[in-house]
Amino acid sequence: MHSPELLKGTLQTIILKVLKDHGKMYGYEITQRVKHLSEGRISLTEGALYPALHRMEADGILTTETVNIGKRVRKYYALTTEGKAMAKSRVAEFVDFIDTMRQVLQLKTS
Amino acid sequence: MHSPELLKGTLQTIILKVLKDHGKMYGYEITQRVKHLSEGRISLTEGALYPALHRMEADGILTTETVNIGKRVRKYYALTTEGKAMAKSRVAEFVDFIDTMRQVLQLKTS
DNA sequence: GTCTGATACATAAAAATCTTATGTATTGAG
DNA sequence: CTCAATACATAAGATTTTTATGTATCAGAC
Repeated sequence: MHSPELLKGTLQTIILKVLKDHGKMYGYEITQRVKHLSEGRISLTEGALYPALHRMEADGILTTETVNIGKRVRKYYALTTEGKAMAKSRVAEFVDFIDTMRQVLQLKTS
Repeated sequence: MHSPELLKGTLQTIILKVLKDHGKMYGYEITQRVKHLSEGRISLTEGALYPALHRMEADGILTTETVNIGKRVRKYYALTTEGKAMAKSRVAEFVDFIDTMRQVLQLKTS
């Protein structure tokens, strides 16, 4: 991503939406999914991702399930009912945000 | 604005674009212009705006001109050559960002 | 067999930016 | 004359992100 500062504030929205669409996922998987969806343009850093996931869990948006794969540990995250509702509203907010910014920056409606 | 955290990282882009389109402007005028363009959805706060303008001036993106209107002081900001180029590239970056986010969030191409 | 890159988690210090609060002062409307 | 709007500014605190570091497993190349 050329301008990482634009990404600020979108991390939660991305996590919510990806989890909503793909169900139960673990942290590393989320980074790969986002990298794939963005065709390499967005690389979530671990230092931002894990604290965000922990915060969301503490806020009741996510639940976790730890699974042992061989000797390796994976922590799966899934949305709670509240989290699913939040995914919906956050995405809607983002769409509104884009529309507003399009007006302010006078971009083509394309 | 419903979700102020989405605005993070877009302040400079907004300032650059508004100044590019409207030429010389003063701080308060920028807040009013943005409020108008966004139909009331974006209210730049002074605590964010003025430090941002000062930073941009220090970075050589803007030049200032202080004008006395009666007993009141107005500080006009204008883009330097560098600033104009930056306005262009930042807006382009934002358009890219929107496209990428649309893919990640799987939004309609509308 | 061992080295490297990918997988997989985590935290902490530092940087950056924004919100909220506060301060000063002018001007116009009622 | 008082209040809302105009006009600037800074500082403390909150929040989030980057950067750096740490631990450990696993697969494939050599």
